[in-house]
Amino acid sequence: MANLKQIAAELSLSVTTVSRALKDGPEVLPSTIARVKEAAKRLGYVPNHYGRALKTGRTLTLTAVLPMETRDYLSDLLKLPLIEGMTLAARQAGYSLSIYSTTPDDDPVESVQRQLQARSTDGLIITRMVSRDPRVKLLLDERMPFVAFGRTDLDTAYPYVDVDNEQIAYEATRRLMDKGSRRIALQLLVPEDQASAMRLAGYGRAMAEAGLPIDQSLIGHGMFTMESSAAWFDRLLASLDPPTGLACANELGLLGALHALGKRGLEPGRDVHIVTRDSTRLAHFLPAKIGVHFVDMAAVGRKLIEVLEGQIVNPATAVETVLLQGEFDPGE
Amino acid sequence: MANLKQIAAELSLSVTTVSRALKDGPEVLPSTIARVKEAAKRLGYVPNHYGRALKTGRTLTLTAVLPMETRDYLSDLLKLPLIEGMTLAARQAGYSLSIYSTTPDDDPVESVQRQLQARSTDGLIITRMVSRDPRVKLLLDERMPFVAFGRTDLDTAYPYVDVDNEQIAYEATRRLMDKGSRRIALQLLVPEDQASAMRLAGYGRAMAEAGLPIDQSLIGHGMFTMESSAAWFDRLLASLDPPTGLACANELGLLGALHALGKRGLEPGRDVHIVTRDSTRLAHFLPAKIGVHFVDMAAVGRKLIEVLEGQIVNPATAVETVLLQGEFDPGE
DNA sequence: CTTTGCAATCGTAACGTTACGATTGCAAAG
DNA sequence: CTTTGCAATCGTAACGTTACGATTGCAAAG
Repeated sequence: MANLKQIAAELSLSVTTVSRALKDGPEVLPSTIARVKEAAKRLGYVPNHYGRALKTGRTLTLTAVLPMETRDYLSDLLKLPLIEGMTLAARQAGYSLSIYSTTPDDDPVESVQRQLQARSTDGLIITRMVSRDPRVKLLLDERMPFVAFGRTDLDTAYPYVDVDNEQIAYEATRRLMDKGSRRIALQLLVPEDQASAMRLAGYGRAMAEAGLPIDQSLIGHGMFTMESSAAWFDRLLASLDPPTGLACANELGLLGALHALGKRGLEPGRDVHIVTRDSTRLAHFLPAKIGVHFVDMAAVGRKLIEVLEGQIVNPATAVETVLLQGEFDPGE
Repeated sequence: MANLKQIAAELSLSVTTVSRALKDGPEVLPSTIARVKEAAKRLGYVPNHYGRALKTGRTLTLTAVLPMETRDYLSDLLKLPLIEGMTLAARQAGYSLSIYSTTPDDDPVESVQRQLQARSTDGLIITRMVSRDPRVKLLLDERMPFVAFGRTDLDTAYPYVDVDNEQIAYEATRRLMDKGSRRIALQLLVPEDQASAMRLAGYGRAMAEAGLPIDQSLIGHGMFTMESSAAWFDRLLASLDPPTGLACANELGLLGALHALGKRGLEPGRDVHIVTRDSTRLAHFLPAKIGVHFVDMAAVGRKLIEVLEGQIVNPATAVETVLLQGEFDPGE
């Protein structure tokens, strides 16, 4: 493994000149730059991350803090395209991406503090934003570049990428009304989660516009797994005044609901109208008439890296925020 | 951010003694160790990864080289529990996990070479093993600790974790025969992939035992997406002598096949018997009678880290290999 | 012939850590 | 009183890199 010293010795130059030549320093004679680069290539020189990071403080590493649902069989499928988008974009931008997984037992603020103390990343990606998320102030105060997947209700501006959950839930509810549904059930994920709050707001807006009352018993929280979703929807179907429409939170929630319907011999599109969010194109392949809001999570991942890189390269720049729309397919 | 120097100044000790005290060096007076640790805690000392790595060569980072299917909508779902298992186990073992994503355009050997040159990881996890996989020799020669997810046909021993694909495919085929199927279709993923070769071998063994001929037209390669799987199975169903049994490669392949069946008004468990592999418990929730081999990919991820850590801590130790079984649920 | 200015290159120190050998100070042995 | 041995602590150098200021050498200006 060649280092700067070896290249310098090879060419009878100083380490300094070699270092500068490799980054096309204007003080170095062009012919010297060429000689250095040739020797570097010949000797298989690859810069040492750790020496560089120690000296400059830049680590060329980004870290995504991601919650993993260890308690359940499978967490939200959208994390896979999200990770794909992030890792590929990070690599393309010259960074490596480290994944810091957190369990439900971990305190989110503490996880961020740990990252700040370790000082081994150039920027953080945080997810699962909650109301008045304390991580935002912490990261801004410490001047650690970051980007959030999701928004929070704070006065301070901060960089984020988000999906327009309010609009998607609004549209979903409207579509279900168009099919004739009046009693519309709504699936939500983490209740404290900002995304759930936005979904609830969009649902509420559509219901209010139509002059329909909101029945709290039709709103399901914590639909993380197929099991919980199936059990919840089964309970609703068994009630005296069952729902005729359902807006699902994601693929797993959809599968759970379909399971509950199937058990009762009911059919989506006939007995209950369904609209779902989807990030895997899975809903298209189910043998059922379902409206689908496709949300491109790989694009979200790429955007997150793009915004984060902007923050790192130019921290003084205006805070960049991106809001992504869903793409609706009525499903026949 | 406190460093060793600041702790040393605080206590009027040398940096060396502080460094040793923090790792309970036997040369340091126990009372000094206590004082140092107290000061470290009080000043919020967190060791600097980069200084440490530069000096010792140990980076406390593991890298998983994972192929991402950028061309298609969604790659294999099993990667999500795999990533969950790996990241959580790595964190528990005191390592950070970096994900190096590769696209179908990347040369797998080159990806490994890049990791070797960068010297910024303590160990590598490689996947998608191919026949006579050249990466194994490369990594052994360079003495880079690694673990493979999957086996390859080489004389040299090397550390791996694998799922017993041969046995799972064998059992799947046998189960389908038990239901009365004679013409059994088999879904495979990457043809060059060792996992596909093993599945084919298990299928072949079951067919041979039953004295049944192998019809190459019933063997489908490259069933990565629901689309390709649906199109392939639809073609088979349209043929003169359609299959009466199907062994699916994974959840997506299953969904594609169900889609093809649904379009023709056929029913799984009645017209065609299906057994699938599953790593997400998704198959259990489909409204269809399907036999399911559950493969715990989170456990695979944890095992990979465990074996890799063993290689790093003691490279001289006997090569550790693990073979995980599937867990069958006949689905009624 | 000296001075100035500049292009090109060099040397040193430092980022934070640890390996290695050296030093200190004191009790026990002679 | 000196020597030996040892526990505890220290100092220096080095990992690979880059920032910063210094030096070299030469052409142009005076």
